[in-house]
Formats: sequence, C-alpha cells, structure tokens
Amino acid sequence: MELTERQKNLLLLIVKDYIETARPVSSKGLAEHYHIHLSPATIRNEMAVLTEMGYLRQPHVSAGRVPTEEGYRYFVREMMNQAELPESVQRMIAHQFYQSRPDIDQWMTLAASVLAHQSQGVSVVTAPHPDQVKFKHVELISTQGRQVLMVLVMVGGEVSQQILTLSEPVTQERLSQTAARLNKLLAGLTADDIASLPARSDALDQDMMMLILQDMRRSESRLAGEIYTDGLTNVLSEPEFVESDEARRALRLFEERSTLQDLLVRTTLNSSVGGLQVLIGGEGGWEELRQCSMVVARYGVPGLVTGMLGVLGPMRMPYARTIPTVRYVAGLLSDLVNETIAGE
Amino acid sequence: MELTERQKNLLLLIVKDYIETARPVSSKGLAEHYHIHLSPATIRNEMAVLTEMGYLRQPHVSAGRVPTEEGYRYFVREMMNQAELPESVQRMIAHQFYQSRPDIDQWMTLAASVLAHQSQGVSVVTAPHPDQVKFKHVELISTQGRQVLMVLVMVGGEVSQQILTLSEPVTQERLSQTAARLNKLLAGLTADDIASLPARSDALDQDMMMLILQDMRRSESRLAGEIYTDGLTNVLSEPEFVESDEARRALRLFEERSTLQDLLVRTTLNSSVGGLQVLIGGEGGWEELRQCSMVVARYGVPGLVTGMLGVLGPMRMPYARTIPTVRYVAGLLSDLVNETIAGE
DNA sequence: ATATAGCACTCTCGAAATGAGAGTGCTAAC
DNA sequence: GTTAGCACTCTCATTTCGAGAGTGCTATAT
Repeated sequence: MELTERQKNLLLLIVKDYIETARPVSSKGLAEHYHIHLSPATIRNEMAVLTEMGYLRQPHVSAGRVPTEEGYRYFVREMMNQAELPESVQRMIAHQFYQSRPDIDQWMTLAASVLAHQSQGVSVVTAPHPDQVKFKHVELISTQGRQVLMVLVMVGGEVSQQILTLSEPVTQERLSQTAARLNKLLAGLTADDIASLPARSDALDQDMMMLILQDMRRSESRLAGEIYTDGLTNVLSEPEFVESDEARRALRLFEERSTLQDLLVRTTLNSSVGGLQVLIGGEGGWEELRQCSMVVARYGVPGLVTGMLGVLGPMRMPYARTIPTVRYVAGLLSDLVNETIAGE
Repeated sequence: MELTERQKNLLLLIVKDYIETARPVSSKGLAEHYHIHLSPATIRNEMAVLTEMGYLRQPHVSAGRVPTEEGYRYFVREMMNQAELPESVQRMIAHQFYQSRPDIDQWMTLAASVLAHQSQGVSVVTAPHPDQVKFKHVELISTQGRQVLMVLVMVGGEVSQQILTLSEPVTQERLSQTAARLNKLLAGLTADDIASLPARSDALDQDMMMLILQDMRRSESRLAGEIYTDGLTNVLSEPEFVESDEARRALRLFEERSTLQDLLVRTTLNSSVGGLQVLIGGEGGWEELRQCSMVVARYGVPGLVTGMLGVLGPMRMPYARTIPTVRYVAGLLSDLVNETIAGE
C-alpha cells in the first residue's frame, strides 16, 4: 500500500518533530507548530492510518504519536539522498584535516572528534587497514644490552613496533646487516609468501624473519585496525540513556574493543566504499542495541586499504545531521588515504 | 581532639559499611551486622560525637550516618599502609603483563584495563615520558613518490612517526645517506643541543634536522605522553552517577584529553615515584570532581622516565581495593620501565 | 467524497494526603 | 559508663484525586 503525498509529508514532519523534542507529537501541536492548512481532526485521521500501517505508535492511548522503527526507516530513506552538509561546515572540517599533521593517528582522532561533535553521538573510527599486508621495510635498533626495538613498515605505510629481548647481546652493526638482508629478501612479500620461504642459514636472520611473520599475521588478523572513539559522554544526558538501563548497557559495548570490532566488521563487510548504511534499532542481530541506531560507512581505496567509521546514537538521533557528516568525513578520509598511497 | 579507640573502630566500620552498601548506616544495623558488644544506644552516642567532630553527617534527621570528606580521609589514612592485594591477584596481574608482548602501548592498555576491572572505577594511565627527550635514531623510508615516512626513536625507546611530503621525489638511497649522517651527528643530543647546531650545508639534511627538532619539541611538550583510559562505563551504574547530573558531568572531563592531562600533571607534579596520593572530593581545586575521589601514583625511574596512573570513582569508592591495586600496578610498571631502559 | 467541529472517553501525570517505618536524641535506670 | 525505653521527626512508598492532554467517533459542512 502506498502513502499519499499528504501522509508522507505528515510522517516526515512527525519524525522530525519527535527527533527534536523527544516527546510524542500530537495532532494539535503539529497543526499549530507548522502551519499546515489542515485541522487537527484531519491530521488525527491520517495519523490513525499511519499507525495502522506500522509507521507510528502511541505510547498509551492518550499520548501523541511516536515513530516506530519502520517510521524511522521511511524517514531515513527519504532524506538519505537530499541531505547535504552546509558548505561552511564542510570547509571547517576539511580545514581541520589539512591543517593537522599528516599522521594516521591524528586523522583518526580528529575524525572521531568531528563525528562526535557534529552528530552529538558516539563515534567510532577504525584505522585504514590493507586487505592484504605486504612487507616493506624493517628496522632493528639496539636500545641497550639485549633489548632491540623492531620497527616494521608495511606497504601502505602501516607501522608496527615492538621491543624484543634477545638471548644474548648483539651489536648494532650486526642488527643492521640482518635488517638489510631481510629488507632485500622480503620486499613486497605477503605473510603467506614469507611463510613458504626456506629457513635462513643465519640464526639471527631466521629468528627475525619469524618475528616479522608473526607481526604481519597479527596485523592481518586485526581485521579492522585500531579503533578510535569519541563522544561517549554526549549521549549520557539523552533521556533514553538516563532512563533505561538497557540503553546504558549498550555503551558497554563501546568499551569492549573486541565486540566493537565484531560489530563493525559484521556491519560493514558487505558495504562498499562510498556506500552508507543506517542501522535502526539494532538491525542485524544486536540485541543490546535495540534502542540505538548506527550510521556507518566505509572509506579508503576499495580492494587495497579500507577502514570504517560510524556514529552510534539513540534511535532518535538527528539523522539529518549525522548522515551527511558521516558521508562527508568518509569522503575526506578516502581522499587522504588516496593521496597517501597514490601511485602504488 | 583525639578519637578514642572505640570511636576509631566505629568510624572505620561505618565508612566500610557505607562503601559497600551505599546507604546511610544506622546504629541498629551496625550493632546487628557486626557483632560488636555494644548496644545501639551506645553507638548512637558515639555517632553523635563523631558527627560533632565532622567525620559523619546525616542526610536528614531520621536517616543513618554517612561519612563526610573528613571521614573518608580518616579512613584512607588508617588503611593506607596496611592494605595489600591478595597474592593470587598479584600473580594474576603480573602474569598478564609478562605474557603480553613487550610493547608500551600494550602495557598501557593492559594497565588501564586491570585498574578499571579491579577497582570498578575509571582508570587513567599515561605513557612513560622522559623528563628530557634525547635523540637516538632516525629512519627515513620512501613510501612512494614524494611521500616519506620518518620514524624517530628517542633514547628510552619512545618512538614517533610521521609522514612527510617533500617538494620533489628523492631516492631511498639518498634518504638513507641523510639518515645515516644525522644519526651520527645527533646521537644522544637533546632538543636544545640540536637547536644550537649550525645549519647543515646539504638542504635535505637541514630540512630533516629541523623536522626532527620539531618532533622532539612536540614530544617534550606532551608533558604526560599519551593517555589511556578504561572503565568509563563502570561507574555509570553507580547510584551517584545515575542520580546526579553533576557526577555525570565529571565524566566529561575524561573525554577531553587536554583537561585530563592538566589534571594529571597538576596532581602528580609534587608526588614522587612510589608515593601514592588519594584525592578525596576533588581536593586540589577541581570543582567538577567534588563528588569524586581519585587515587593516583607515579611510576617509572625518577628523573629519567616517569608516567602516572590513577583511578577515578565516586567518593564512595572501594579504597581497600583500589589503593593496593594502584600501588601494585605502579610498581609493576616501574619494574617494566626499569628493565626496558636498564643500563642506560 | 473530503474536511472539520464537537464531544465523550481514556489515560497519564503531578500534587496532595496518608501512614508505616526507620532512626534519632534524650532521660532515667542499671 | 552503658543501656532500655520512649517520644519525636522525617522520609518514602502508596494511594487518591483532578486536571489536562489527546484521541476516536459521529454528525455536519463544503
């Protein structure tokens, strides 16, 4: 069954109003607030129909109407394509990015901060992660005695570092030689490639190679790279979170990195870069998030390096603000990633 | 005026009980719950005295007693020296640390997690930070085109990395030579030392040196290094935070890194490594934390590299658990830092 | 047919009323 | 010094109540 034009406008207006005020919207209030040329009675009739169709519901018989999940979905579907971030805001955001120093960590933190601020929700951003990790460069630096700092650089610029403790002291010179040999040998190889290489005759070389392999595996398994979040306290004052334990429990998800990653991976697996998903009411099997919505997007260079970013908020979140912001920041990060690995 | 032995015991018991139950403790309840050989009436008399002296107060005339800040302070002072973490817990924690891979980042995350879990509060840990940054090693790696990854290692193992974009492409070979020259020239120097060096004749060398200097300055100004926190959601369900807006607002401090740093620096400036401070009710001029307490400690090698860690919770926090945990983890981190930079 | 006015009806929400219970302080006796 | 007893106070949960909000339905106007 289709919605008439009038029903559609009314529905959108109701959702919008509810998002702003957080209280059930009444026929009278609607008629007054927005000067529609309709009487409350007429609006009531239409509301009854919309309720029948599952877009609205009444908390109790003598309250106004509140959108159902279906109602939110309709709203989001309608405004998805039209919503644009004001240009001044775009410039402001872009400015911050291009002014920060060019460092993945900075960018991620900044992205999380911008998202949280603009949307007044909780933001999550994962660092860009190569689909397949390739060795680029290793550096072995003796700190002192048997302690060695290993800095491993992957193709694409990802860096991992760790401190090793050797069984016996080794000179910096020997470390440098080992590093040089490995750099030549392993350049551009994937973890699988390295695993299938024959053992090195030199014991130190062999040990280091194994450690590198291990590190690359670890890097690969971190499906989504590091996770940055911001704005946790934003939602604390939202009525949904003050009142319901359930909503508060949802926040716990955001502190547990492993579940969070799971969530992200699951929701963004089938979404392509550029595409944007809105999950309303914990769609996709997240019981804990039944009262929440997420706006997520993937960014990066498809097939090479990608990451994801999103915003979580109450189902009543300001989609009109959140959606374009997520989309814009995703685009920005894609550009930055692109520039960084250009000409690969 | 001194407290009699009986008053002291009573006071400690009351504080302990209140910490556990979160509700005002009554004379009767106290007499029943702990089998003291005293009647409620006697206890009431003593309570009246303790109230007089400012250690207790009554939320209203017909409620039990609640500790005042002064009461908490007394409690903490008394148990400060005796509280010990059960050995099984100690082993469990140590195990986690020695099992994790030896990486500052891992350690910090782990420390934050352990603190948050054990104390059921919000934990904060700052990475160890050298009192004075000294150059150790630089590595320049061409990623592609004009993009160069600069990895800077300080004495002590601190690493900073950034991506540079040069005005024109430079070969890896030339970068390596520059790095080698700078490594020789700058080894062991402080930022000030470097600033006073004459300009290099080679333009690339000079540019890089300036960038290194800049990076070191930045590293120095980050007074407390990176900040790790955990357990934010722990306190959300505590009654204090559910009820009062004020307490909730305090959490906002913890999302704003800059204020947080300020707080840490100010509170730990005059505390020595090994010492442990308990700030009750926002002592030290933090209005926002009037309802909270913090247990903070400094760790590391005095005069060389230090960091700090702490736990924030409601004034009603389980000090008996938190204090020994903070102390133990601080010791552990000190050991780890020590091992890492041993023989410097 | 569609929109509207009117009205009866239902339900929530806040305020006021009430009463039980918790806990105290004081006094007098042990 | 300790304790039993008792009067007193205040809170908190519960109930009652009425006002108000908002609806759905029906009859009327366009």
